[in-house]
Amino acid sequence: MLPSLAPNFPNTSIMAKECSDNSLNQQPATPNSSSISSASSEALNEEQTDNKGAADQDEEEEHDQPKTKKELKAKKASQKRQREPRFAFMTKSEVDHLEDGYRWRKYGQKAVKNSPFPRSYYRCTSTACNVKKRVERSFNDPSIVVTTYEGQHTHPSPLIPRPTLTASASAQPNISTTFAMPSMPRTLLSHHYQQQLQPFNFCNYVNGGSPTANASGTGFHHERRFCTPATGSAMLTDHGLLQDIVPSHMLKQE
DNA sequence: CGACTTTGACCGGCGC
DNA sequence: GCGCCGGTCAAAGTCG
Repeated sequence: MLPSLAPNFPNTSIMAKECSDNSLNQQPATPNSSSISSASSEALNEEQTDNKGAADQDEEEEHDQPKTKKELKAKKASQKRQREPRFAFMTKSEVDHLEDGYRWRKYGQKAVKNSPFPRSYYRCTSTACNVKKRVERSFNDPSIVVTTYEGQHTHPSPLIPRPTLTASASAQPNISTTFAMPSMPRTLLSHHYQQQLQPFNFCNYVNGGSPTANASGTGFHHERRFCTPATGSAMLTDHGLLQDIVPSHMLKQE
């Protein structure tokens, strides 16, 4: 299951938005219901989606096996409907796809409604690892890249921390390394990454400065700018993927 | 030639 | 039922 994030990031109550697709598939998308989900919701989510998916499939499979490619695809899709919890992070960066130690293959790109910036879909290239991530730019602050991870890596990072990350963080003035690999147990992170990575919580926003380690040595130094976890959910409005993690005032500047 | 990206098509969920 | 939208697929193209 998911690594417990809280112990890894002791300085924030919730380190990343974990969003269940239940909010997409089973619950009315009221702003309040999109609230902060907790780790405990994961089991529930899976159970619910399992049951739903199983019921659907049983009904279909009892009649006949899928024959065409399309049918197969549909069946596969329905099986895949259950999804991992997601974690979103914000990175102030000029480049969309940031090096995080894993190899990703882009499998899609879509225009996002109400946003001039497209959303890119990536999948971990490692076989048997179905971690996905979505990358999009914040509508209101194009310098901010919102990265949403879904799933958990079943393998250690294939890449050693490369100078590119260091370089991108230090040599490129417009990058503040605030991204993180939430599904990666911190034990798998190199010290370098632990220093550099910084998870974004929709209630925590890194104020564009250069990454600095805090006194406790966790490497996480951020400002709480938007809200507290307790009030954050109420502030969220429906903005698609961004609603999961981006404070409403960033999405809608009026 | 393999790995990766691009991009149009397709599908399912959801609101009206 | 219909249309919109998010997510995914897969063929074609690109790159090293």
